[in-house]
Amino acid sequence: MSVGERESTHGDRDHVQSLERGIAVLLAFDEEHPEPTLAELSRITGFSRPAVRRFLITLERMGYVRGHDGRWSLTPRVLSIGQHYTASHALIEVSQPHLLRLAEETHESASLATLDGDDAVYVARVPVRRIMSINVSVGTRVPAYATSMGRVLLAWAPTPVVDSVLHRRPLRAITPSTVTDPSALRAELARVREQGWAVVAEELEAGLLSASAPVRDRSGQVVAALASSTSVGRSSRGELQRRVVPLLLETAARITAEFGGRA
Amino acid sequence: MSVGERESTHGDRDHVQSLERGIAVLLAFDEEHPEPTLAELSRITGFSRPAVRRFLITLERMGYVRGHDGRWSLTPRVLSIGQHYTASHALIEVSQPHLLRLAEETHESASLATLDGDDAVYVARVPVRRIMSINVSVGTRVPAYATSMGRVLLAWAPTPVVDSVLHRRPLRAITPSTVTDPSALRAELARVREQGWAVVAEELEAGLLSASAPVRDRSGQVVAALASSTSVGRSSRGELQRRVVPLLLETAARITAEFGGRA
DNA sequence: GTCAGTGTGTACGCACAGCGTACACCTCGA
DNA sequence: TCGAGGTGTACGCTGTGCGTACACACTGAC
Repeated sequence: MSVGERESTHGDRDHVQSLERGIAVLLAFDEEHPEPTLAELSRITGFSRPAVRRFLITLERMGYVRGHDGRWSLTPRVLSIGQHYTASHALIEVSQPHLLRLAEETHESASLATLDGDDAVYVARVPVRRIMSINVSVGTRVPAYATSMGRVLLAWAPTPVVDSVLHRRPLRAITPSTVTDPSALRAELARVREQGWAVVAEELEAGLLSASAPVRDRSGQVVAALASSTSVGRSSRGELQRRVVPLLLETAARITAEFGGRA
Repeated sequence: MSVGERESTHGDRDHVQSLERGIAVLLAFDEEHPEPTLAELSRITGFSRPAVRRFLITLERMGYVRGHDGRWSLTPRVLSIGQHYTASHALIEVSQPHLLRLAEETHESASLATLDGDDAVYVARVPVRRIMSINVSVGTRVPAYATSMGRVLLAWAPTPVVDSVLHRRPLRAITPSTVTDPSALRAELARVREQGWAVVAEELEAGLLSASAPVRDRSGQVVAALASSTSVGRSSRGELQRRVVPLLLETAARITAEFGGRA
């Protein structure tokens, strides 16, 4: 036994190298490397070429990857992995029709997000119009501290979670309006908790407006944030507050009721 | 060397057991087992409990899984795996605004799908209304032979692919209207190829109507199918043909032009 | 109280899975 | 013809990953 301190919960013996490496190979496919060659993947991941080849062949047999004259690419089966997350979280399926209705009523994109680490992650979404410069889809991550959904999720999160998000690293001013001061954010979170909803204007991206309300499980714990997003051209902070927030609260309450009932 | 014939392309030596097993553990989470216990996962997968535990700890370290007093669950990070498919296929990002526009013009859900094995897989989607009994999302698979998207994809697919889809197993009549006779389907595919689009009525689900058109890459190969779906209550085969098909063809052409230009 | 049936963690030793090195080959462009 | 890219695969060693076995905690039945 080495003298080194145990950093993590579990010993190194419980780590399965091949699994981690294999997934790393899968994740090496991205925008910059949509159809990499074997050697390219070897360079990206840092694993030997034979090793990468073994992983690729395994993934190919499982249907996640396809090899075509020296180039490899992901198959749509990769998308089915995410389906298992969706399928195992009843809340998401329950929310879908409510998101559709909200989007129809507001003529704006409706989203549901969950907290994961420092980020709010979109887990369901009905897009109506392109509002952000990036293409938002299910799985997209946005920093919690600078979004209405994140604020809602943090407002009711346990203290250690909030602490870690606000203090682990210095918060970056994504736009000139982004609130980055931890104590100012804490005050804002308190306000959100008190009023029961959040509105954030242009803190993630110029021109972007969004409002959010909490969705709870049967025990009353906040498990997700419902949001409606628009742009300064189409709406304003005041109008969001007047027209959208009530709809959000209603919709969130309906989801909460239905989800609490079935969970 | 055994006398047994080599069935697959690659030898067994090139198979990485731990990767396949680890992913199997990840996939063991589903609707029926949203928060399984370690022992439960061991039973589902058939792997020994210590083995499953090692995989879980590895996955937990990677952020895909979370353990909470004896129960395990998937984290939203699982969704990010699918993002790599989306990111590595420029067509999908290119299509998004066109899908939005199509959905707005038709007031119906717009979808983009790709062929994978026997299925059409939704790779991008703008939902407007719940039309199917199942919740359709990105990653959802539907049998190619019984859907307009699948028909389009098969109409321009290489012969061996068509053969395998139509003849590997007897085609099931999903609804009373489903065409299951291979030669009738071949004739239908020829018709689709000739007219340049497909309309399918109530072959996948009663009351479900959909129209589809091909999207091509710069080499002219059909790489995806664009579709608009509605229900018999809101439209008819004739109306689809008259009003929706022209819009589909226009939109598909626009996507093809933009995608061909940038790829 | 005790027993059976859940569940959990972990120690340990063996086997072979997975590793990288090394070599052979192909294709392209200079 | 050479070098620089790519590919596949043989092979032997290492140590990863395997399952068995044991210890323990909690629950409900009787």
